[in-house]
Amino acid sequence: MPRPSPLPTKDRILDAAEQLFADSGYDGVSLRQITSAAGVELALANYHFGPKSDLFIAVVRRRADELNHERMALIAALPEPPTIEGLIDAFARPFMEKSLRGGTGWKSYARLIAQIANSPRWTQAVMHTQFDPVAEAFIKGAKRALPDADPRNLYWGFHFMLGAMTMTFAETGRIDVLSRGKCKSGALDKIYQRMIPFLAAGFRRLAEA
Amino acid sequence: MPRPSPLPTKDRILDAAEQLFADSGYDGVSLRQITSAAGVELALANYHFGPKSDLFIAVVRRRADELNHERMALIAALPEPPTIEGLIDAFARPFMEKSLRGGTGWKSYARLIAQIANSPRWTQAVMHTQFDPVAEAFIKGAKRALPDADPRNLYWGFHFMLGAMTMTFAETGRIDVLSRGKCKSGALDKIYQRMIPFLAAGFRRLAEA
DNA sequence: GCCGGAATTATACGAGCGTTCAAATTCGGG
DNA sequence: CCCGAATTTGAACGCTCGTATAATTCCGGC
Repeated sequence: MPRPSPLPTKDRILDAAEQLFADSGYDGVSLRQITSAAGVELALANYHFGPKSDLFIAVVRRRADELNHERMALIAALPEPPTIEGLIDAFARPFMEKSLRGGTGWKSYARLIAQIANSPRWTQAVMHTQFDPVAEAFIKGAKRALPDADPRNLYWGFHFMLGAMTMTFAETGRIDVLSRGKCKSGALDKIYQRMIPFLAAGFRRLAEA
Repeated sequence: MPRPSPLPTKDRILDAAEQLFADSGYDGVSLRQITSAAGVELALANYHFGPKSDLFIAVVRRRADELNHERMALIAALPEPPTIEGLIDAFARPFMEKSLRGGTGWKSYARLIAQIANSPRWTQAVMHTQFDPVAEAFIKGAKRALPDADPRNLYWGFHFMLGAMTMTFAETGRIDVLSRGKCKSGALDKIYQRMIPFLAAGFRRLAEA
């Protein structure tokens, strides 16, 4: 039998699980589908990751660590005080770059995050434990960028930004159909140029109130 | 045996399905859970709605019809030309009012829509068929409110708005924890006052570019 | 070159799944 | 009052699920 696996078993399972979870959701995918797509035996999923829920969390954690590190570095490198545009860019750019140039794995990851962020079921176990530290760094930066704003408005601004970003990176294709092809979900760099000013203007408006 | 059912069987199934689908997603809920929560026999789900996927679509359609009707009426009642604030308000207010005063069913519906809108799986079968007509009415209004804007930017603005709105109405509670209680997801009317200016400022900024 | 732990294979278990259907029941109109 | 249609019941079908486990293979260190 040939050896078609350049990657270790754990990574092949994670890759297959990532894509399938992103396409069909946690309950819409079976361990048999995952291990079959990864080209390994069913029992190996349990052996390497334990129960299904732990595999799901492992899928999220893998790229979250990398993403958080880059976001933190960019936020830390901002001038003092930062502009709100620069802060939003520091938060959003790593995801945009990886989605555009990081391969299909990051595309799947973006769709996965969009589902998780909008589902109360995973908010606690995944969003809070994986992404809250960076979120707090963003809020601290926003307080320096817009020192006159009511801090509560910065939390809400962050929330609106997260909703717009997750849906954008998920690339559901809805706008493509709605605009009859005039807008393309996959042109993330073009969309990005519009998203940053859109969100920055929103933050500035909240800071006035 | 007492008769604890003031509602017809179909409505009891739809209500139970709505809440369970919203909490756990399409594949995370079984017809047995749904009929059990509704207090009816398993086979009645198939009898009244056909296969599970049709029941899911029926759940979405029920409130979508009511929502679309109200949104269309508010958009049609706007002055000519409308302001972008008024247009966003016409689009968002019906959902906000119903979520705030329409009972737990509308809260479940909001969480359900957030999942659907962010999942490519349902974008075609549900979002396009149920919500595209209102979306097109919004775009047409936006062209009159911001006649100098590149139409493509209005599509993207609509997309960013949808992301922020769906996540807000889903009330995942993430911001509550992140802000250590300073922000409350359930205070939709307070959030609404911030969301409309935030989004309107974003649209205006896109219209300048 | 063999020994021991890690990794992989093959198989099985009990439970729950969506769907179907015949029989029983309910109920409104002639 | 009763008949036929609509609704409800209860049971069963074939299938897939997550998990567990014993047996087997792989592989680096002595």
